[in-house]
Amino acid sequence: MAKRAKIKELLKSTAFGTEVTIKGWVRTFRNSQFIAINDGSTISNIQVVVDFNNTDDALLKRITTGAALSVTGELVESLGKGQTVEIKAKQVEILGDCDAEKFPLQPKKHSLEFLREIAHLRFRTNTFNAVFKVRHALAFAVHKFFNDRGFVYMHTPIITGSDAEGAGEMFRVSTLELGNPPRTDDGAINFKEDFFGKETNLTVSGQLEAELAAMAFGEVYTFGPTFRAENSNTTRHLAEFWMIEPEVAFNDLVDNMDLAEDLLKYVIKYAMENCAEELEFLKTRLLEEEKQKPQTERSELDLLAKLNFCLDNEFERVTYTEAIEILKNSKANQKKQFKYLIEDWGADLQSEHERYLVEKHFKKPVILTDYPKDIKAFYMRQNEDGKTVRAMDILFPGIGEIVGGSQREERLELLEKRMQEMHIPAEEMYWYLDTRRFGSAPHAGFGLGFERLVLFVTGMTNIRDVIPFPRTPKNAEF
RNA sequence: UCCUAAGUAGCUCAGCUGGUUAGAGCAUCUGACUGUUAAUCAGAGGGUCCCUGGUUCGAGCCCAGGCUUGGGAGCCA
Repeated sequence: MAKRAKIKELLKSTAFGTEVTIKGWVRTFRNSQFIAINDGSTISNIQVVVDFNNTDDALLKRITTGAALSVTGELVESLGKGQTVEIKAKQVEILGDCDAEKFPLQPKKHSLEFLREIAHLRFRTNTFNAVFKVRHALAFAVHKFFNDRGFVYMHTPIITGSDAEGAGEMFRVSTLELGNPPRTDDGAINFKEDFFGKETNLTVSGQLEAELAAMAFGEVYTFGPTFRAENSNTTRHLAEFWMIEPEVAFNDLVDNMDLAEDLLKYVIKYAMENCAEELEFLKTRLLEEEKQKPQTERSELDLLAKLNFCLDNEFERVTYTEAIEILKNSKANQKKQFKYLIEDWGADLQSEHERYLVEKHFKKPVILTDYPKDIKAFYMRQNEDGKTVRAMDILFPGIGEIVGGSQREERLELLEKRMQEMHIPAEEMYWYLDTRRFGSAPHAGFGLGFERLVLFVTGMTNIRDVIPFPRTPKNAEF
């Protein structure tokens, strides 16, 4: 038997008359005659034509949606209309049966909610084939972008002993017996007897460790899983997600913004060039979905137009203070359409405000900078005004914050003072502060939420549909 | 965690003012047909009406509590 050919290649082939073998899964079987087979190499199926008059009835019955097949036959020009190429089957072998009464995927449209419940099977749908191909392309592009620019990929620890990262609630890592942990004399749990001899958690960020490496390699990035034990139930939060965190020595906030904008544009462009077929499918899917919505809620641009628009335009860069002025003077604020009205400088922006800036006012990605220090993390570089820090958030339409970063505070005294004010235990963080003690240098970095990027590029609207097996409150299935 | 909507056949949904045997489309099965594109046509099977309790002569429908899911908010990437 011939070597297995990929359907993706055969669909482009004109080598009519040659014998080929394909292996894949049945999508539909029409008319006891036409099998649509998909092998995952492309979103498209190839049509296999069976001569049902000369094929065993028992075999025909086993060709059901979902069954795994090996087909050998002649590649021919299609007589039918929907395709140019098809395979005239000589031999059909059932590799794995699929009980049609029990298999949940039917040749029809399923809701994303239902598919989420069968996440182990949803890979076999066109939508998820496209989504995870795009996800792969974006991940590859991230590595290519940084590698081409001389960045070093750092693997920062997943298990962390520091609880001072301040980025949210953490998942405890322990081998102690839950019901009967060892205790100290005063009754507290004795973590000295735990596996690591101290309290440990899953990481909420690789940033602090990345900063250490940046102080030697100059340019580093991390790309790994990140964990937040927040009880967040939204379309853009996960308890386990992937984050990209570059950190660059000698960069200031403007360099940082340039890097983030270059990265985003590069990976989007890469996906468009390498996943044209998938994105075209997702564009159509989105248009179909939006037909259900009222006119006013539909997007002005289709998926591809939106991505192109993002590539063709500079991200709008405004300071927090300017943003507050825009919001304060907005019709929405004056007509009291915001749930939270903008009155004073210093308040954190609600998502309705971010959406207004991105979707109504600027109508493109926005980089907000120089936030009040009181609503930002301790490690951000303090501005001369004494009120703001060199922070930057990149806001994307439909997604909200996709990047959060800053120029870091490299001045030891100022950093220590800020840690004291914010009750960060400096002693435990000696290793972090050492970078400021020994050859400190200006540096900057940011965190890019990978799933949020995939959301934006695929046009999907729920983050649970862009990661294979989402972990969210009350759900760790599969 | 808060606000809000929902949970009825494998899937998507309908189910009137509380009233007899809970319906439709698709899927599945059986048969017919055979160049179909989620094939078509005919027929059949398929229900813990989310769970627990309550009100009532009677609950899919009303009430209370719980669970799960969608959407929004907060936290953030």
